[in-house]
Amino acid sequence: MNSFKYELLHVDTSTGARLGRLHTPHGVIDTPCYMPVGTAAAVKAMTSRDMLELDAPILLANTYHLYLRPGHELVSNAGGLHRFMAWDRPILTDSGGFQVFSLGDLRKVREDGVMFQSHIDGSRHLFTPEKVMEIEEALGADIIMAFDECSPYPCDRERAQRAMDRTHRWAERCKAAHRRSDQALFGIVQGAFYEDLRLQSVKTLTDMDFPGYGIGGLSVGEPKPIMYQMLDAVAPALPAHKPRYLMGVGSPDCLIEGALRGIDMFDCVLATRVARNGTALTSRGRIVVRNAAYAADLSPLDPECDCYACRSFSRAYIRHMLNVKEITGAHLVSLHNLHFLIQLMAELRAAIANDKGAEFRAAFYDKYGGDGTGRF
RNA sequence: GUGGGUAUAGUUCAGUUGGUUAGAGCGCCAGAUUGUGGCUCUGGAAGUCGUGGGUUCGAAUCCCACUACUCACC
Repeated sequence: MNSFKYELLHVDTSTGARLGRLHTPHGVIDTPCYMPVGTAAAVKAMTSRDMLELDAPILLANTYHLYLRPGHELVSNAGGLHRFMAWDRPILTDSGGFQVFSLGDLRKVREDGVMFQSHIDGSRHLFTPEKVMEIEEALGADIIMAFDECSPYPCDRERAQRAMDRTHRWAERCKAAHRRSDQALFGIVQGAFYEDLRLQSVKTLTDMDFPGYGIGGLSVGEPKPIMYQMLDAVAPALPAHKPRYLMGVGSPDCLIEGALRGIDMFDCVLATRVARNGTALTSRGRIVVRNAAYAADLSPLDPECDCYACRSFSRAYIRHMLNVKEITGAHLVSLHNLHFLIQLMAELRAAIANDKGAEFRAAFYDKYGGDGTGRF
């Protein structure tokens, strides 16, 4: 069976943003969408029930982390990731390419794969495209990512080309090794910050005909305009009838900028990571709830938000929770931030459907602050 | 009441044979965080060294008195 399908419903006449629908074995996802990250089979500080109430359309999990702990075989024996984490909606697993990339000195990239040492106990492991496919099949997500080599920023052309070529060879091997027809395997576009390499990557991967394409190697520390420039080059070159996934992005403004450039899927740890450290994303910009300015502020995190945290609790209460290090503090801000991004995408989809993408962007910056070039 | 001990940042404590601008943890204040090696990381403010006197070129440090706290014994 192959129940994976992407439907392109509408293209915003004002910007080129796409409205779509992604069909998976575990349900339908409206795009563009933000996918919360649950690295170790849980969105940090949240339960699957919370994520359902937030109406998260799909969750991410991570191959590298689940392979090391608790092991993909255990997850498989537990009935697969969906059952293990009690989440019936779609799941996407990242291949571990990025994690291995961020291991730094603990890894050695070779042609057959990546030799690396566990960040937990120093034990040695080899990730090959075939091994990664074995793990991702055992985990059983609806969408799985090919094993790629992410290059850093900045990156000289020769190194970028080498990583990209290897990513292509590995993509081929992932495709050949992939058996489960109920999982969609996405290829990943690389090429660092060279437009011609990016276009070459798109060509090579689309010739292999994947059901969807990740855009990797962005949001690795480069200025936003450079990332947007890459998207402007890559997105139009990708096939219209396949979903595009901008990996690791992002902040509210980046989600909008990406979607208006034709991106359909995003994932990012930012919302939950900053939440745990006391920062809320709101319609009027970021607020560091932890700051003394909110000690006696009885208003909600975001006056325009209707999430559980904003309906029920004041900034003063949430700041207090964070201050005394109650788990509830991290939970409430995470809940709000996730709701904010999920809601933002729902509103953005409505705007795209009405050809008002450009207006939506302007209205967003008007309240949130910034113009898309600075931080957040 | 008698004898001993202690007194240094908001707090718990370092502080060498007396030597230049008295330090640390926690707390406080602020910043960072983009396919999570993160309850993490970076920075900042903050002290009349209990009070008063003395010795000395120089005292948180040595001496005296006082005060507070504390322990033991009456």
